[in-house]
Amino acid sequence: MTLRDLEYICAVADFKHFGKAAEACFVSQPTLSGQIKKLEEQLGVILFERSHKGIRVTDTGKEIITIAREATDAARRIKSVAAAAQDPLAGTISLGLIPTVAPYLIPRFVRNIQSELKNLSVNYREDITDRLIEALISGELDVAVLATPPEDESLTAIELYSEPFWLIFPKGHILDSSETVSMTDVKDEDVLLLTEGHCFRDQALSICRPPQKRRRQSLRATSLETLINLVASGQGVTLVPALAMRGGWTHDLDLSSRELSDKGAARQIYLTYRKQFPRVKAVRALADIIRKGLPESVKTE
DNA sequence: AATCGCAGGAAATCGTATCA
DNA sequence: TGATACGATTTCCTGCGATT
Repeated sequence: MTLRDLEYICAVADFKHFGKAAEACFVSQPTLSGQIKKLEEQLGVILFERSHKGIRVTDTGKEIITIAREATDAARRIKSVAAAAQDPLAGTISLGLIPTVAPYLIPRFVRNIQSELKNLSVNYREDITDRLIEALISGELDVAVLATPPEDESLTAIELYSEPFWLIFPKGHILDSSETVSMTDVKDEDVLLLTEGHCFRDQALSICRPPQKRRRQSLRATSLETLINLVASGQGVTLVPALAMRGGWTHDLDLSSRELSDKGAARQIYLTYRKQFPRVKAVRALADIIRKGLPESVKTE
């Protein structure tokens, strides 16, 4: 049994047609047919039921093909790792980002990656912190932009930037008359927050006073955009990290904003990766490119 | 260098469906 | 019912790499 045999059976399972599977594997149909027959004899099981109506994968075949796909995927990853070892700045990197960072940060560096790291291709995934950390540990992801420092001992991180929190409130609100605003100035308004699971919710809660924490348990927003629109419709006030701030909001939706003066009203953003990840050079290059695209409203030191 | 094993291709063959 | 088309299998041969 060879890796090539496994590719053949995966192709037949995909195409349900020996001729098309052979074409996809760049061999003649008799070659593919012969190799599959030999594999079936070696294993002592029938993988495919051939009939005039077409090809059907047997139950045992389905189990074996599932494992074959894992094996061929693993082989591809091995090749990718080997290629990356020869040139750390080439190949593919899987990058995860949390939802309160992804839409605001990606547009700031994606073009620079294309122009400065021409041989590096980046796969993006947006998800909440816990799932990104799981994916990092399992090897599903190579690096992740997170707003919490690495706790798992297998992970390490590069500090990217720190971003202050801004308070968003309706234009004409009493806070509009103040140059500086702190959470103690938020008296009776509901502080609208993201649903549980979003780290920004916990970070925002950490600077809220107890009465503010108790309100609005029924609201379940999963994006900053939703919170902003709720503020615009008079449902309360909300907090937004600096990178997510953009001029259009305040103008188009009749909102005002102030950077919070509270101590601790900011968060550190990290580029987190596995300690054993062999392509640290690529991670550092990625961190440099991300920092280059940042606005002055966030701090890189 | 000789030998062996194996993958792969070409051609022949087989089985079945379709159609006149 | 025979001709034809299509897809899979079998047989035979070649080339290549590993081993001795």
